[in-house]
Amino acid sequence: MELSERKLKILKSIIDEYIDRGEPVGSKHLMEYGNISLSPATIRNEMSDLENMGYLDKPHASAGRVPSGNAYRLYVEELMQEYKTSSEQLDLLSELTRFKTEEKDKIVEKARKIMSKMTNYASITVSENLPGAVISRFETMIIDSESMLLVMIMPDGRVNTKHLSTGTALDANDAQIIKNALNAHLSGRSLDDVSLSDIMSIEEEFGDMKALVNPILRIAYEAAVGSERRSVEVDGITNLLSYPEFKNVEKVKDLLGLFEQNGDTIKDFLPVESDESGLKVYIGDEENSKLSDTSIVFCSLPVGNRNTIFGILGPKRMDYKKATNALKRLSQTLQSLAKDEDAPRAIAENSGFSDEKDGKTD
Amino acid sequence: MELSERKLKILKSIIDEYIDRGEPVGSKHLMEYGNISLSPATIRNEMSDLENMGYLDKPHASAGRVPSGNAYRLYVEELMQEYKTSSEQLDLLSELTRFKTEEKDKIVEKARKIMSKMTNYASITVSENLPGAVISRFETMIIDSESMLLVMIMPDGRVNTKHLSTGTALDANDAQIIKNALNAHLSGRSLDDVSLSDIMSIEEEFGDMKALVNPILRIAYEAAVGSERRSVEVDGITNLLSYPEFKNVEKVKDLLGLFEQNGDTIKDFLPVESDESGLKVYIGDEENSKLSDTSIVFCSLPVGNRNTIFGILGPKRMDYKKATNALKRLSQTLQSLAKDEDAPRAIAENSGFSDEKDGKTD
DNA sequence: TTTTAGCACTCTTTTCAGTTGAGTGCTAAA
DNA sequence: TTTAGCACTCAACTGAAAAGAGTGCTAAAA
Repeated sequence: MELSERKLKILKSIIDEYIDRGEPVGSKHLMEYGNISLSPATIRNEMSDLENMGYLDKPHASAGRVPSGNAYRLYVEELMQEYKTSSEQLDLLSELTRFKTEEKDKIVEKARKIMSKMTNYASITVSENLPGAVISRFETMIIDSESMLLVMIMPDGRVNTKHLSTGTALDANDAQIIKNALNAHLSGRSLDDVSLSDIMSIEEEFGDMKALVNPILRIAYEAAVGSERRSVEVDGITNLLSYPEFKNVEKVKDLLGLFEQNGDTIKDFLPVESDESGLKVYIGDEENSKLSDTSIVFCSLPVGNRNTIFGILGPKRMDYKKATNALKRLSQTLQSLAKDEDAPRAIAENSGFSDEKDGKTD
Repeated sequence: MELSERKLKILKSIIDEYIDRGEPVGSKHLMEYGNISLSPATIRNEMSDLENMGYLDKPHASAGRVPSGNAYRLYVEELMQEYKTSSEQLDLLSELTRFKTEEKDKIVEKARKIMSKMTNYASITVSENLPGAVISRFETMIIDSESMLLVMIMPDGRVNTKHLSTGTALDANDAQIIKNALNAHLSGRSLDDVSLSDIMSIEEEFGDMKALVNPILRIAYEAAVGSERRSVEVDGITNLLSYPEFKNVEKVKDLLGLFEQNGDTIKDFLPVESDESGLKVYIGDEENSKLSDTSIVFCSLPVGNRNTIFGILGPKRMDYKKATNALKRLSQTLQSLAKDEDAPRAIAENSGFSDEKDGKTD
């Protein structure tokens, strides 16, 4: 059977209505509120066809229809309209721009919070070291007689600092020696192929300073590649609690449970090649009970020396146009921040994106 | 009426049972499982007395009894037994010790996560600048041609770093000038009395460098006292979702809502003088509907140049002995970390605390 | 005087049978 | 091809009845 113009219109109306109200959509309701000028009976016939074609489901015989996974997929890819970015949302994005000059490390965190605020859904970020990231050099700075600051610098100017206490006296000379040793062995190396044993082999160069140098090297290793190889963070769970889909606490628990581990589970649902930057949409899938009623709009971007997946997480009937728009805007903002490092105050909303939608809708 | 030995025993049994099962405790149940060798009728008489004395409540006529706020208070202060720290809990604490040499800034975060894991409740930390905290000095480090690292050092050795991009060329000389200006005006000053206009007045010293120096000064201000004047963080909300008290999503929302603002609301419930270090217990209070079914065990400790409230947050019928024990251990561990800065590997469980319970129970 | 058995009473929770109402599918007429 | 009409389905609601857990009181037992 063909998906006629009329069928598409009806399907889109059903999805819009369902996203809006969260309750199965009936033929009569669609006629009244869905802007379809056909009798309920005709609509019913079309709905029945759409059900047979796999685009609609029926919770039970006397309920209305609910969009299927396929329907959402079609909706996201072809049916949905543009979303007009609101001025509140633009304000949020410009907060991110303002962040530029501050600590780069916090950009991901800030972006995550902005995603939640822009959409009223939850947000997730998954950061991992970029496969090819290279260490540019190390610097040290004496803080006091027993501690120093170790700074690892990446070619893109991103820095990683660790403040470490040695427990033994430390002078500028020691710091210099350590810095030189680290630079001699590690600068130019890729983060991926620095191993702990690698680092420990540096220790051998130090005769009577071994005891001093050992903990420092361990921490240098941490700074370079260590515990934060992958970090998964979630924000805005509160937002989800407002949706009836999550009124059952078990669902929320299941969902949160997915993020508590090292992120392997959630990465399975966010399939991205490290070099592609487009938006993707994961649509809740019955086969994975824990995410069966959850959708995730996500994309992947390099931020500093790490690759980060940004995701917006909502019920399956989430407002996809709002979510995809928000993420697209965010990603543009982040990219322009990364690119125009020398144009300090480029604000997202008027910097001529190649996004043809803006002209029409803003 | 007197609180006889027998009444106390019955009251304690009721509280223990209620904490354990979460359901009103009846006279017959208490006889069978509460280790009371009296007939239900006798127990009923005592319960009736305890109700009149304000220690027990009745949800309705044909339900069992539930402890009142007064009862929990008495329980926490006099009735409850010692809790034996488990080996898993000790392991968690030792993770904190291992953190010592790493970034001090992350100790609070780590401690918060440990509180959740030790108790299976939620945890909260509220950090604020210590009233008297003083800036020791500033340092700068050139990262690349357009960015530098600004480091603020406190007398206790704690550091605060900001990586800032200027958007204009920057050399070691500029960095030196900025550093000197900041040190001349701000070192020795208390964080409290540094104001933005204060900082901006420094700008006047710079003639043609004004434009360069302005954003840097703003960020220096941020680094010193800015946005992080108070930070409120919560962890382990998932844990709470397992308790029937929080099966109603509205309750969870209410609770989370308390932390989303700047923390003023939650600070009202955590009354601590900045210089006292003992444990306190907030016991859910009917008058504050949002916290009516929530208790918080908390204490306040200086960590670096900030004062931090550590709290364990659970249902009103939380396992107070477990929670108070966990927090006590944690606070001891943190204090010993702060004190024995020069004894690198002091592990909590065998370093001779002045806590008489350890001998008996571990 | 204290403890306990017995029993009527209270109030929530569960169960079950109607009843309602939204929505469907099918048929036949427009 | 569209639509009106109608029988049918099924979740959701309603209200009454039954069950169950626990109490308070009284009077007997210890």
